[in-house]
Amino acid sequence: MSISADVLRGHTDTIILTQLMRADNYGYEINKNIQQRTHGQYGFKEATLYTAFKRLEQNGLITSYWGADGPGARRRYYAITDAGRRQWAENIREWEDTRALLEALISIEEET
Amino acid sequence: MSISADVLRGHTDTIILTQLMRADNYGYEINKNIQQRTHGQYGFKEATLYTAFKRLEQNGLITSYWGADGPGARRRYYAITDAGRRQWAENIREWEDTRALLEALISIEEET
DNA sequence: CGATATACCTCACCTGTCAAGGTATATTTT
DNA sequence: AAAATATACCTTGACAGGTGAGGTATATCG
Repeated sequence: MSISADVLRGHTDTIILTQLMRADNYGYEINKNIQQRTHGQYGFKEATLYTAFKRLEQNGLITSYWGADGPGARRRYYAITDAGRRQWAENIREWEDTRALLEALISIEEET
Repeated sequence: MSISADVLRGHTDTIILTQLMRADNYGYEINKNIQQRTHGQYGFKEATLYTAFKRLEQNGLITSYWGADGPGARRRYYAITDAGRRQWAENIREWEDTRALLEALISIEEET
């Protein structure tokens, strides 16, 4: 992964919630989707991923259940809750604000 | 400050380097500039700011010297080094990549 | 049967943020 | 002149998120 995760820190939860907005899914598959979306440029470390699931569930933003086995081991599926959807929307809004701020702060243009 | 610093974490150094690209400056003034640029929406906590200066200096990206006193206490001025300029440019490039990645990851559009 | 892919989980460590506290000087107000 | 305020810098301890390293278990493929 060429992108330093430090800069994506703080967006982990939003990225996972985004995946779950589409449909319930399990960790391994979610991470593969992310890798596909970024053409292999980014993916979560396993520890990061499962830590995030735990945090999100404790905060009531997702729920989990054991799903049907696939070709590998058992899968724990995650579903986004209403609170999760609300949090996602707020995170997106905050990201837009933050992005504008950041671009103002790392631009070398003169302020008027 | 309405913006959570967690989301800007990892950009602190770049923000400071950006300020020093214009001219040498000291901590208190740098932070005031940042607050002005963001219309009071963002500013570093002092501990964060001085921790960052220390880190940047240890990494050879800035140097420091005691400057002429102003209306208040003594001021420690910081100057960006060549290595700092190079790092700044790389951080900007990385930010552009990261931003594109992030927007792909928090968008609910279908991937093609 | 061994290798590989799938799938989940935990712990210890590191780094960056920040509340809280401290020091010192210059100006303004009372 | 004393008190309050603004300027200016610094450190420490606690906390949160990311991650390397390690572990467990199942199914498939050669």
